[in-house]
Amino acid sequence: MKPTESEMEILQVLWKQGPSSVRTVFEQLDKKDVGYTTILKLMQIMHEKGMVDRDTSSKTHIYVALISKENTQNQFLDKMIDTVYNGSTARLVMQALGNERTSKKEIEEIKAFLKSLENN
Amino acid sequence: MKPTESEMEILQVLWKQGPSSVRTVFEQLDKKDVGYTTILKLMQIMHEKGMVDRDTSSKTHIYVALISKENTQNQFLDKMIDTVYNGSTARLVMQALGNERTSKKEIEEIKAFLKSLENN
DNA sequence: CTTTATCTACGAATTGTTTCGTAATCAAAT
DNA sequence: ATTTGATTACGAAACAATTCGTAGATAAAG
Repeated sequence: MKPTESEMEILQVLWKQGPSSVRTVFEQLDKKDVGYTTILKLMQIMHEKGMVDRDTSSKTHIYVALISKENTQNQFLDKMIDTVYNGSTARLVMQALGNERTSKKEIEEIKAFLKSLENN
Repeated sequence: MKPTESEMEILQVLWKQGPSSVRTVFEQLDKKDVGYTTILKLMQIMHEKGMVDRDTSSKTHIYVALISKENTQNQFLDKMIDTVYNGSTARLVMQALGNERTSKKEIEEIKAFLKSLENN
């Protein structure tokens, strides 16, 4: 089950912060152009879908991500490689590296990673 | 303006084949679980949105992509890096490379690409 | 105890996407 | 000319995602 765009933004906060109230998720989201109850509703829907669990023992419910960051990211990645890059991982990677956004430091990280791949 | 999932599938065909009729796009799409008029309608909407142009001089209209493959892919990539990878290109790339899907040949391509980046 | 603030629940409106049925048009074949 | 087949146009239904208003519950502050 693939999270929607908005759900993904909420998951990012939950993954980074750990268990959180709706309020703190709302505050982390710079997406302040939407109301509090919108985020609340979204998180309730995510609960219905089984993406998050929640502790309702106190008035303020605490939500926690049930799906893993790695799995979810991979899911998006695979879909993207298929529908946007026609199945070619290499093309995606090279276009990502061609981006101006990628710093020297990141390039070095990637090279190191490739070396470590070789050694296995 | 970001193409939807279905629009992306159609664009893939137009990019690969060049100018095409609705019929040939429909046939290329293994997405045969939807009807012909569905694809027709989607392509008409894409025309309204300005994603494609069309030649209506003969009965069978010929559609051509107006947005470039590179730009569109980059758009998706940027969005993905932001919403799924919290802005880190390196993490996306490393996860992509960690995939089993990536062949030795592709890895070599990427190494070569990194070298060519260095020389500029 | 009463007021105030915060929270949840829930329904409903809105918006966007996908789907297809039907009618009209056109061209080719009979 | 008439039929047949392929095409476009168009409206509308079905579905999904997003948004928010309002009501009711609960806790904290006065």
